[in-house]
Amino acid sequence: MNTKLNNRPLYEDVADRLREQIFSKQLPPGSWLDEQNLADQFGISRTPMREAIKVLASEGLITIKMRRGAYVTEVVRRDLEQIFTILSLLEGQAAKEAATKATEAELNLLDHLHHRLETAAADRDMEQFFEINVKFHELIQEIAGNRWMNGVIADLRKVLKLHRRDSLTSTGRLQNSLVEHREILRALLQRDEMAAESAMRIHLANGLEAVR
Amino acid sequence: MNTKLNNRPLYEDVADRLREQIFSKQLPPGSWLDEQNLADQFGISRTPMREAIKVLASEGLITIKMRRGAYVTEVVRRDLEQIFTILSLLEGQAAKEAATKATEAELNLLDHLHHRLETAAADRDMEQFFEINVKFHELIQEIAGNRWMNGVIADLRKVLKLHRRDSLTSTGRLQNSLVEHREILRALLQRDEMAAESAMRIHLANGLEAVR
DNA sequence: ATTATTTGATTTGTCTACATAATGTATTCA
DNA sequence: TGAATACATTATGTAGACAAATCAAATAAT
Repeated sequence: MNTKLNNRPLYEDVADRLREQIFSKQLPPGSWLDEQNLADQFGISRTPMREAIKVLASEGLITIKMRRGAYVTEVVRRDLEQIFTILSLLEGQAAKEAATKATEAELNLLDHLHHRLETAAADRDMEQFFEINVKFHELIQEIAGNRWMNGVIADLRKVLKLHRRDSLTSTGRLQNSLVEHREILRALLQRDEMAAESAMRIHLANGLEAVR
Repeated sequence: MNTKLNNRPLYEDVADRLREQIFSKQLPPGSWLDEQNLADQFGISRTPMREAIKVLASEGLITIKMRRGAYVTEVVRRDLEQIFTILSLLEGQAAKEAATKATEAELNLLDHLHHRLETAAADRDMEQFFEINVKFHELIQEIAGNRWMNGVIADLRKVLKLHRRDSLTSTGRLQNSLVEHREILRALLQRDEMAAESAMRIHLANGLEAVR
């Protein structure tokens, strides 16, 4: 029945699948999650479904109302502004720390990633662009090495994806985004803490502008 | 059977009680959580207990290992440093925003709270001191009004409480802490954004110094 | 004597069933 | 005809049982 490759608990797989359905707008913001229905659809019982729902709730993707079930969170502009404020601070700090902590090898990796980003942009390959963009940001965070910070950022980024026009998806911003990335990379390669922090903050501030 | 006039789901109450047991070191860091045993102890079944455990896991208080159960998170110095870094940034931002957003009434409330803090300190009433201290910080966050930020801060503060000598509990720091609070309040009353942010950051940076 | 293997006990992961609360509908009475 | 109350339906919250996996101990083999 299940082709289950269990090195992970079932509810985590279910959480991933649920997340995808939410991001793909198959379950649009505001919609109600029918536990039984979803469980049947996934071929499981309500128990792991409920656990998965709780995981997404803790990430902020879902809002649970007492005795009234779970609903996909609706992200309004106010939320975007608040989340970007946090991301700007945290990712700025990550860039700042990465500037001093990065090994030469890691800087090379960043440089390489950026080149691929330029290529993807030149090719108008949006899918690639978004994917590499995420990796670039994640690598900086990894270099900074603040486990708790990275967790917070990851959660907030997921919430951003609930919004129709999330900043990363905003095509018009591609060129500007690229320029900003160049500046971030430049600062990191020069190990200029302040410039790296500043460039990252500007990058995210512009990201917010793009979505509203 | 149950004397429950519960307008809350059971697992939330259980989560609260579990949290208390963890903070009181009745369940010390690193210890294993026996689901069945705890459920019996609370007079409930394993289902809500498991849900409560998941809640605490999402807060970072508990670490779940696949097929090996749940363990109280062990907070080491590295974690403290990382968490304080985040708190410093976020609470600094909260103070900054509060400086401009606060109404006169709210500033009065802050002033009043601080006076009570001074009194508690003079009386050497530690319990009161800690309680009011928390309220002071929370009020600033409430004034800043960033829902997502407040959630992050609340979670991280909980994790800090896992550590034996958490900064707020460090008695030797009482006088210094008071001085720092005075400076934060002064900046807020003068609606000096930068000074408020700076004072809050310094306050938290010193908090970190105190615990290590 | 030390290492490998197998068996048994314990515990987690999952399922099914029941209890309870909330929502919507129908019936009755004013 | 409209409103209020009782009833039925539906979905969530909780319990308890079953299955699978891990850990520990005892036995076997080298």
